[in-house]
Amino acid sequence: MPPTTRELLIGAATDLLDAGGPEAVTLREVGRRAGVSHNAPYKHFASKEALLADVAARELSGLADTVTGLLKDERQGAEVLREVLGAYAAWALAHPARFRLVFGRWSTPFESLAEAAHDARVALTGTVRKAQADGALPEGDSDRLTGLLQAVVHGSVELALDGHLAVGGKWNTDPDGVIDDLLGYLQASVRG
Amino acid sequence: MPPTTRELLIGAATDLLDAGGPEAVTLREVGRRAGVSHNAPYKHFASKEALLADVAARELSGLADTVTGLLKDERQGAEVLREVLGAYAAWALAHPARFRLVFGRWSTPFESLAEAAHDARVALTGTVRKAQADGALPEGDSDRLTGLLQAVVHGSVELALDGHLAVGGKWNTDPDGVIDDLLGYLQASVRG
DNA sequence: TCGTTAGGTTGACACTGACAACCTAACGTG
DNA sequence: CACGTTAGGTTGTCAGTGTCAACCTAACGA
Repeated sequence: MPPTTRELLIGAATDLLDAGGPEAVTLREVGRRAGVSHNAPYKHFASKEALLADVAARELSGLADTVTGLLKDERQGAEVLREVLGAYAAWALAHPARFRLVFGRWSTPFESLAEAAHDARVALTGTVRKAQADGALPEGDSDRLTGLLQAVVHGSVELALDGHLAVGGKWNTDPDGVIDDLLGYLQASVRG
Repeated sequence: MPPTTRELLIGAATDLLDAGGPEAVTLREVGRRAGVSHNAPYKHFASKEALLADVAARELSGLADTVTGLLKDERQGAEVLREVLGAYAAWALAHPARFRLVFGRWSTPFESLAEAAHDARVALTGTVRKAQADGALPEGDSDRLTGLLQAVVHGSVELALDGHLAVGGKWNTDPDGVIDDLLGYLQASVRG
């Protein structure tokens, strides 16, 4: 089955986003790359933002799938958690523009994006619960704890993308280091 | 002394940013509000981005001043640290667009912005060192630890602005809660 | 006295997101 | 089978944008 025009449009938008950031994504260039006219995108998306929302949703559900897959592993909770958080950070660092798009400012709630965000959240909370059950994380409200962990990954990535957070740089650490440090402190507080 | 045109332009840009986000800031409207023509901004700034960089720099050095002021307090390190991190989060939550502008994507390094970022970083590290000296934080590389703390504040604010992080919401916590939790875990790992 | 210049103006340009009107091939149904 | 409906495409147009170019003018230092 050849790709639908809609898929071609989403793909072209993603390529442009990766290559030149959000301001490089113009509906006209997206149409050109998909081999259609400058107005064809409006037959598939209500606005430029709606197209970008679908790009973001596709990206986020890919991440959710990755996490869900890792969660089914037989390994220890601590190990899986470390890998999940690392995968989150690695994805964001590999695709900065996509990451910033997903967590950027939306003028309106988009259903597809909200759905993907929900899936990702469920998978992440599941990972945290498993780690708690294995004694790798402190007990207590797993939602709160997940919030803390996501905040740390999210923030460290953002700072790294700004150039603030890099080994040998200003803070002499990077997202992986920050994650390791946090997990270490959390484990120490379990034992203490 | 009446405000210079340059100051009027920066003020108008800040107002527009607060009111309608980054896409609401147009050089033409900025000029209009400052009482000058649509091209006058180019006599003061090389580009739209350069104007925004000055807005961001002004904002960030305000934050750095606040932190530096708090740092001179006579109070305990733990208390000062908590207040500094809280002030960071409160500023970001009160002015989401400014926060995202400051830590957004810049196509070029801007000197004024880099300077302000340096000041803020120095002040933040000083706060962490003071708290370490008072035994409120684990010992060790204070730069790394500062990175972790800034990441957590930064990330929790970003998630909160997305609507993901709110009391009663999905993670059932907010930036203040996340900060409190982290500081609690860190203190527990000191004692342990 | 008179170049220089800082700070302002108007006018233009290409490009953007969005809208309107139109075309056409495919399809379900009487 | 004829035929309204519609999904998916087209071209043309519009106001608004950032930016460049040319021009003006008042203040100032030599």
